[in-house]
Amino acid sequence: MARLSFREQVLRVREDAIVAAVNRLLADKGFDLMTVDEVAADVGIAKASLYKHFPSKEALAAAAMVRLLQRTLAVVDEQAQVVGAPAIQRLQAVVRWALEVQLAGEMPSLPSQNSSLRAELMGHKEYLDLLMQVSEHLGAWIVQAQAEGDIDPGLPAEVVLYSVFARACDPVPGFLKAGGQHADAQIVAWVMGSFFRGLRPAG
Amino acid sequence: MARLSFREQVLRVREDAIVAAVNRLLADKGFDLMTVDEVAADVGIAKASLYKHFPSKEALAAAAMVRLLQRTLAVVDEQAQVVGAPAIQRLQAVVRWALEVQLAGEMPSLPSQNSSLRAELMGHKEYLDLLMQVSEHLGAWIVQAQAEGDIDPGLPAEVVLYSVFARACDPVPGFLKAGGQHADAQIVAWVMGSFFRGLRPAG
DNA sequence: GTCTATAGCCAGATAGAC
DNA sequence: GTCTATCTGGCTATAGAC
Repeated sequence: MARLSFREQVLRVREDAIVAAVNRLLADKGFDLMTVDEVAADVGIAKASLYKHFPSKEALAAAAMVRLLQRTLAVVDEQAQVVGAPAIQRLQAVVRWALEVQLAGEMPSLPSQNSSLRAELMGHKEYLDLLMQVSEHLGAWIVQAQAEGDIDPGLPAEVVLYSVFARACDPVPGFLKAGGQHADAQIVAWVMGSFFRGLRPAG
Repeated sequence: MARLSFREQVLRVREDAIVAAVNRLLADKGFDLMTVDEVAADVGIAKASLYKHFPSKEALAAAAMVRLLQRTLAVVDEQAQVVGAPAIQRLQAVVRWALEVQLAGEMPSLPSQNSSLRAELMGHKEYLDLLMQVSEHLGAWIVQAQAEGDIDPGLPAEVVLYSVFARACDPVPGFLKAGGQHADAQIVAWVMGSFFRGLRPAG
């Protein structure tokens, strides 16, 4: 990693602040309801300045997703270095982390339908690359957990992988939290418990 | 039910057509990307005419949700009349139906975040009434299934109820269908299997 | 790179004739 | 109740000075 000049560091810090604000707003209101004006106001700079850093609203969202995947990959790497743990335990750690991020209101949510956004993401090399890396790690653990008897081998790994990703946008934790009756840890325990029990071999 | 005049019948048919179009578009693109112009074009009337039937875009969406809940309640009532079936079986039938509707591309999806829409729904008596009726039926079956040993009694009924509702907007079936590798019936079987296995008592 | 000011557009909602 | 034509507001994006 090359040393960065002072100028570049300032730039980097500002862009981090922008992406953090976008992440927060995406988690809060979603892509369509998030306005670029809000992002600018949140960061404390003019809207036109934002457009010097990112060429479009879609690019802002893509940057937030890249940041999320980077954080995810860090968690995955951390789990990969735990020695001697069964694969199911590594998977559980990642899902637990995702649920905690979601309950903390820091999980950016994108509409699965917006086409301009999909186009941007599908053309975003870094995003696709990170998504692939995460998928490959998780996929390997899923196959391993099937071999170890913790996940039903009759379930295609693809189905399990999609289900794992889907935990990141599961509306159930949010509903339960909104009810205000239960502690976050309890909610996480319920969701994790029923999810992983559902993946178990039948019988 | 009073006889309707011819005029009223025509009105009713037209409004049914409008709500059906809204349902289709909501399933296809979601609330934010659906435009009132599209709805009008789809029905084949002018946009201004739409506004004679429904006062706002939010009201259109609410009408579609009411229609969905009416269909749901019909399925629930049908299951309620099956004699001698365990409660878990009735729940499974309802979830199966919801998954099939979703795979057929007929499940309207609303953003859980849009505040103007939430306000409209929370003020919509018929919507709330239907939602309550469906919830009460399902809630009773959940408690019964717990007593019958098919659902973990340690799981609050509320958690189970939310999880059931969440199956209606589960992204996993859609992803699997988009992959094109699997038949709808197979997808439904996988999702149903892992979901209900996850609710089972541990051990 | 930052700002103020504004262009351009699109979508929800309405006016008013018939 | 239906239409055509239009209004209105808000949002993305940009121009141009500093």
